[in-house]
Amino acid sequence: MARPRQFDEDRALDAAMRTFWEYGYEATSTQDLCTATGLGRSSIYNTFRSKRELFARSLARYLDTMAEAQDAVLEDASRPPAERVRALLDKIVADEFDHRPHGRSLGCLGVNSTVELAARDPEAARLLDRDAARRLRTLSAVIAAGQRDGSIASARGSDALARYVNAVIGGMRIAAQGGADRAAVQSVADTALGALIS
Amino acid sequence: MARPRQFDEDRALDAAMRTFWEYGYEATSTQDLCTATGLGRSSIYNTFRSKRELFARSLARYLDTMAEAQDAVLEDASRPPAERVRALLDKIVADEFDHRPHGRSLGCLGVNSTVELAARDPEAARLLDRDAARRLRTLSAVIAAGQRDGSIASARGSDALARYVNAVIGGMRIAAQGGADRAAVQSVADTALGALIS
DNA sequence: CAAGTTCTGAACCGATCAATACAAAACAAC
DNA sequence: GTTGTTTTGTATTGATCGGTTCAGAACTTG
Repeated sequence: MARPRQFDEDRALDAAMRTFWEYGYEATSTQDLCTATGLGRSSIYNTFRSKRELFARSLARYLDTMAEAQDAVLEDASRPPAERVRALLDKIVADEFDHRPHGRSLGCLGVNSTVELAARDPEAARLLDRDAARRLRTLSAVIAAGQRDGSIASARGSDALARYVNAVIGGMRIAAQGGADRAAVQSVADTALGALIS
Repeated sequence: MARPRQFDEDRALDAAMRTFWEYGYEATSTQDLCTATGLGRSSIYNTFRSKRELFARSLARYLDTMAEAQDAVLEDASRPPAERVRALLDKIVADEFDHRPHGRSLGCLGVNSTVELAARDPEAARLLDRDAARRLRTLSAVIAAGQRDGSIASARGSDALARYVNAVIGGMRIAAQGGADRAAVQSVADTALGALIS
């Protein structure tokens, strides 16, 4: 029995997330968040309590969305496991080179936040740890399946290979953010996959 | 015919560099820089003109120092080329896990700055581009030598393999910053090297 | 319509931001 | 020692930081 919100909380969260993604945590001011969301300061602080909590929710939302998309690719039963890993790497390339708001890759909010905050913000570190574990779990399972059906030839442990693929993905994102062109990043993906399948 | 500096400019620059390395550009205040260098504000602004220029010089110094160290490893004529690449990757692991000032890896100031600034600071982007080109040049030459002497078996182009190794290095640093343990990061290095030599 | 609750906008908080002004101190050259 | 220049510490600039306060508008409920 009170006045209802005039805005959609999820839409606001999404706008905030994109702002943190583009500028990072420190370089995003509360005024930037007001402008991006279209909300007043009161509405933001009333809803999200602080810049830090708004960031934590933005990051959690991003990681969840991305992990779901990754899982969808990796669990596509219509393809052999090795092809799913290839599709994942190709998706990273597409992510980095499509939809560039200002002609430059924004990279990955997970990677960006690892660099900016993991060492000094325990909650961010916790979210990132959980996300890494989740993605490694899916990746490892798919790679193990690929080793069983022969589409992945490497004899290394599937956990180690999963960490390897995950690290290469991070490296591809850094390369793209550093200005590497699409062919260069794609060739990193191709080379990395070669280590798995042959 | 005037009063000489009471401080060593290089030592001050080094202290500033370490501060930017640990906290990033945005999260480092000019007061932090005064404390770290032991200088007053006047001395800093008199010597380095602005926070931005001090950062640019810090980054340039870091990149130069690191690239020299990398070149030293890669151009060690006493080892076959493939072993030099292995030594480089092992050095990255050692860098990330030795000398951790607060129990966490600081990562690499080059990678950190790519994430934080490459998209929005043209001078930082220029320094990072030049550094990447330099490191890729050395890496590619060593890989090509390894392909000639047979220590590197991959038939891919040496430039593509150099970009690959460079991306893996970036991924290893992100993984370490994200909390991966030493064995995990070392296994990424081993797996990556496997793609080259076999 | 009246009562009760929540939301919203604007003004405002002390703190801190990067950067500057300025005068006194410190030194080199003569 | 005097002159001329630079450095240095302190005080201070206006702007912006993240966050709060508060009054009144807005809306649900009865």
